[in-house]
Amino acid sequence: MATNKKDLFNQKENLLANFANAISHPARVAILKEIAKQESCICGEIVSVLPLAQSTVSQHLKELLKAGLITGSIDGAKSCYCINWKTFELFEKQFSEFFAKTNTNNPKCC
Amino acid sequence: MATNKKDLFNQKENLLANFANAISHPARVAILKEIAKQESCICGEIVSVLPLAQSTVSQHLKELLKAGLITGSIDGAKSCYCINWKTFELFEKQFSEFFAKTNTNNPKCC
DNA sequence: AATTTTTATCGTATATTTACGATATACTAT
DNA sequence: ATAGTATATCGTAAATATACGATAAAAATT
Repeated sequence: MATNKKDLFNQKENLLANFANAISHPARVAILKEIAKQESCICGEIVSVLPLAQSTVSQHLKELLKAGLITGSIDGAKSCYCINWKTFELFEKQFSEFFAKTNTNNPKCC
Repeated sequence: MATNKKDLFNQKENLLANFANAISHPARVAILKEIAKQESCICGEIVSVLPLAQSTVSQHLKELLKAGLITGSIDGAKSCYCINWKTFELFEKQFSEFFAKTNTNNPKCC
């Protein structure tokens, strides 16, 4: 009964929702923070900082990659992740563009 | 096995994740857009604009209320919803504060 | 008073997410 | 070559999210 209805919404709505979804879990916010702090980050460092199993962290990293918020590269046996600032700029732009233009601060009610 | 680990992250991370979660579905983005466009909005109007059942829209509205992104008031038999701009300002602040301060655009790798 | 309208909630089915351990694979060090 | 490290993926269990119809409750209309 719960079939996916996301296709029935327009592209802009889905784009914003997808970006938001990527940071909708504190673990992923924490991962981004850790990567941003160091400018780049080895997977193992992220795992050691988070209170989650290695496989779980790997799963979260995969989601951030899918959303384009980070990039990853193999460095020998290790994996290195960086923030993809380009995508973040797009995210922030979508976010502020969407809400700023209608913020009249003049509600009729509520 | 999948017990909730969200409490193990700090308050700021959870706050941002919760806001993001509220707009992580295109239906909720569409609802916010509709409310913002009219400055205020009767529930029935939102339902008639979205490709979802009334009960489903009501559920999404409840989530937006929970996150504090909208306010609601009863107007006779109808319900009126407005954007809670105060919360949105906080959301936007958390978002940009969090990422802007570390955006050096100078990645070591990737 | 009876009917209709409006909306929230309940019950429920299905889909997705989150989490972990186990394992596979590829690199590194001995 | 062998053993150890690092990490992605697989399988799976549990939790949460999404969607709908049915129903309840309150207001509006007839």
